[in-house]
Amino acid sequence: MSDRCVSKQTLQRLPAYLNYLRGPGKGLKKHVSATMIAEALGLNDVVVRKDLASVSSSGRPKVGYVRSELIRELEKFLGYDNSQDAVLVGAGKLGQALMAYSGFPQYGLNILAGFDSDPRLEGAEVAGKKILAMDKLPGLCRRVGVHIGIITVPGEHAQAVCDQLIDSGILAVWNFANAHLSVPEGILVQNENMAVSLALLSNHLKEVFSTK
Amino acid sequence: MSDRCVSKQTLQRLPAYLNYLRGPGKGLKKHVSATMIAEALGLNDVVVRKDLASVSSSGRPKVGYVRSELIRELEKFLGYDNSQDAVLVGAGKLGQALMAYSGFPQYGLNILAGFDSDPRLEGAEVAGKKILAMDKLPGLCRRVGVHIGIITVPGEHAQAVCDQLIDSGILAVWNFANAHLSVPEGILVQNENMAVSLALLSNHLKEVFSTK
DNA sequence: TAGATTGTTAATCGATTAACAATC
DNA sequence: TAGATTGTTAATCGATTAACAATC
Repeated sequence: MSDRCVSKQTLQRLPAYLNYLRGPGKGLKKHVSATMIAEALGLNDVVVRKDLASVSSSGRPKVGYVRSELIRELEKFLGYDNSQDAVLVGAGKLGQALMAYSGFPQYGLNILAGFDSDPRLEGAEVAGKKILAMDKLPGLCRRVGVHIGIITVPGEHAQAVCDQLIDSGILAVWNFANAHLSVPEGILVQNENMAVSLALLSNHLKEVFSTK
Repeated sequence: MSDRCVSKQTLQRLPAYLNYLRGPGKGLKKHVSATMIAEALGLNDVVVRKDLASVSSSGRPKVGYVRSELIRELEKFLGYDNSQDAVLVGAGKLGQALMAYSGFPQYGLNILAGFDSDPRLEGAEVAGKKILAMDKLPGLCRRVGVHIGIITVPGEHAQAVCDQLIDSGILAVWNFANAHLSVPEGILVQNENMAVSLALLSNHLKEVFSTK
């Protein structure tokens, strides 16, 4: 494997490049240059070039990259090409919205089923996906070999759910709950933390108004 | 104002501190130390101390911080204490889930109304909030003085919606669409980008399995 | 050949960490 | 006084940027 160890910053920018490359077909030239991408996304061109170098080796001086080739390389690197199974715990409004979201398959995520402790939800279906009782969780995860768990329960239950997921063999947790999760070494917690985003928004407004 | 210019990294950690401080009431001592927080959250204690120093001046050697005081200072700094109005564009599944989410008020966000171009949604209500036609957007924003816009439309429409929001006086955009948004100087775009999160999750799993 | 573009090596910048002084 | 803790100043580390060499 040549594609190991990319910095987190780089990894966060790669999806934006892919997005741009896939983007509006107008002016679909066969080749793209790092400079073009950088300009469109408001980044430094050397950053883009360096990022792309860690993903692709198809860039050629004077020519640039072949768009379609670069797209494929990015998709492969980001794991969008082979789907990963996931389970979701907490089938409330947000959970159901995620279960129904049709965009995940194209990012290589396949939510197998939802789980909820509320017996009234048991057996219900969202977008063709079953909502199951919590006691079914370990069995399914083990059997199918699921490694991604999505947490959309209220904050106060998040840690308990997280522990159950890890007991069931989950290696990466996507946490939508507003709680800090403690996990053993080797488990990744990716926080989709609304509170952080809101803090950044609010801080921006504060700055805008304080300099006026 | 003493509380200007905190680094982005710091700003992203502050909500986690607040969360921890508010957290499970067990062992609610009156005082907390930076070391305690750092340990609980898996951070370096100097980082925590430095972050807190930029928000609070109530830390006392040997004693630490008064928990309740620190909570109030963090809430104030993060703008969670005085609510900001927001509009949401794109009242699909995700949009409705956000409109219905009851946790936002405690983070100082108040979604006034949803907007959608689909006439069938016009007039509908979600959690007591109206869904309105797009042509009502500028009027409402101007009249009430809304500065935050939330975008939950499909990626291909995101830029057009973003432009409309900015025309309506929006200064900060919370973007859930999978699209890069170009905005004029002085406007903040905060991306809640699922694609980025998924890339990080997938990369983690790749690393786990490649080192085995 | 000349120009555009890639990719690499060195310089700069900012954030984190380490060491230490101040203080209750 | 001694110990714990804050907060500051200096050292380290990593990422970004700048300069340049390689190449089609």
